[in-house]
Amino acid sequence: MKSECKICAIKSKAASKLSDEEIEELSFNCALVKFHKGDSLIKQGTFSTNVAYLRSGLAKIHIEGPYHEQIVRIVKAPTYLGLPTTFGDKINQYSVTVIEEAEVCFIDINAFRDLLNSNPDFSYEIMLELCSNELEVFHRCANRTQKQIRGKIADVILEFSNKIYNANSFAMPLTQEDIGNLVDSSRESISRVMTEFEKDGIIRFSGKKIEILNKKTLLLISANG
Amino acid sequence: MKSECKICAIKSKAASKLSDEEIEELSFNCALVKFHKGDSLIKQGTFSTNVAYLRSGLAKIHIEGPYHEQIVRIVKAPTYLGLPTTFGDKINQYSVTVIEEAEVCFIDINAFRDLLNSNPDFSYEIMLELCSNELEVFHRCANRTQKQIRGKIADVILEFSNKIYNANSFAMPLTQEDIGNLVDSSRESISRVMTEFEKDGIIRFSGKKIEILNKKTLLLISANG
DNA sequence: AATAAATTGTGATGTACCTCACATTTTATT
DNA sequence: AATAAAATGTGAGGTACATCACAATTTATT
Repeated sequence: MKSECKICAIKSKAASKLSDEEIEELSFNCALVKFHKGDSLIKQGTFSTNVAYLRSGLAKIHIEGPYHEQIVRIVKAPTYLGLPTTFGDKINQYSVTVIEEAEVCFIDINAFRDLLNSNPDFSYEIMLELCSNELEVFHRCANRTQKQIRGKIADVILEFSNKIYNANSFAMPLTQEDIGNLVDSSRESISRVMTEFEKDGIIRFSGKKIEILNKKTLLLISANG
Repeated sequence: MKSECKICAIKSKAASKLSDEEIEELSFNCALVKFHKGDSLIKQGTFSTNVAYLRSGLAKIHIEGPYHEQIVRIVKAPTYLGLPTTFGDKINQYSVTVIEEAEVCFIDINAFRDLLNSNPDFSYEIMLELCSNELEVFHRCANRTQKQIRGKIADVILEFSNKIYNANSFAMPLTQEDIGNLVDSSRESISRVMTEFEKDGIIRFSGKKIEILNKKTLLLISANG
């Protein structure tokens, strides 16, 4: 068995439900690949017979909107990507692009389906993941459409700080244009609000680096607009 | 066995994977209830130990947004509702309200989980449903945020015409305020655009009744903004 | 280190849509 | 049928944000 697979089995909640034999079987049907920032893991519209397991790194899920790219979710390892393709018509319904050095295992769909079939605990965990994805999109959608820019940007900063890096200071892997596509605003507006936040002493930033100086106010802004 | 359950087993793709014994077992753990327009099936924030199977009728899934209700999806029977609750913390993460006379079976969570555990075909179908839900939300989200009002309203009319009623003429079960909450616009704007569409000879409407006169133009509007 | 490419900052201008306000119509309730 | 409550139509006015345009900076490439 490939040694990497054993590690995954510890890190991924779903994979931890697999027996040694199942992991072994899986290890014959998956290939570990390294990706750089900007690389495309999954490309909307293309044919696929793999599930992608994001082993490490960060990626953005995005779809082609009627006018421009729309980033629907930021995903952090460990997570499975491309499940709708597995269960659907084998055409990728969204794109996934790496935003921070990533390791990915491409798992053959049939091997993956076999696991779902034979191991209810595994498939239960996958369902859990699907459900929580759905809820996340619900909430992101409501926030994105109802709040105004300041609130939306505060959300993004807090998301990266709390959910992704667990730090008050981090290097934002998204460009301002990306952030715009994530919260549905123009690049210029993002820039303006960021400088506004800096002037108000809420954050400090230079280049990619963002440091949160006043999380309390950020939370207030997130809540009120 | 309750005779209703046999009917469900035919209509629902997932339930059709169940054996007679499983259906029988299920029938002891579910209760058929009728709901009227406006009734709440699932209420966000409340505790639940049931999955709701929408047997007939129409409902809206909505969540409390930071400022106002947000309708995230319109669901048509047959479908399962409240799955994230089953797999999560048992607190409903969204509300579901009937918009057209509905019959609902409330299935005990444990009975439901037993089925998922014992019947991989069933759980596969459920996963399929979850995946397609996720994709639907992705796309709705992109449309909602990128298109302008005329396009968004055209989308809603087409959705009801094509996906829900399969007819060019139907009684819209949503109020204009609902439509606003679905596409993120004000009630007034919906009203204005609707009369605009009527003036342009695209639709005819009075009260709840909507008749599509020029679907081609509607599609164009949907595509271009 | 030099050059090109990508990303960001910031002003000026425009507009799509929201909000408020009230009249009118439709639907529910007694 | 009468009355109340919801839902809709429509004008006037304001605004948050987009868009355009170009300069300044940062990051990538040779």
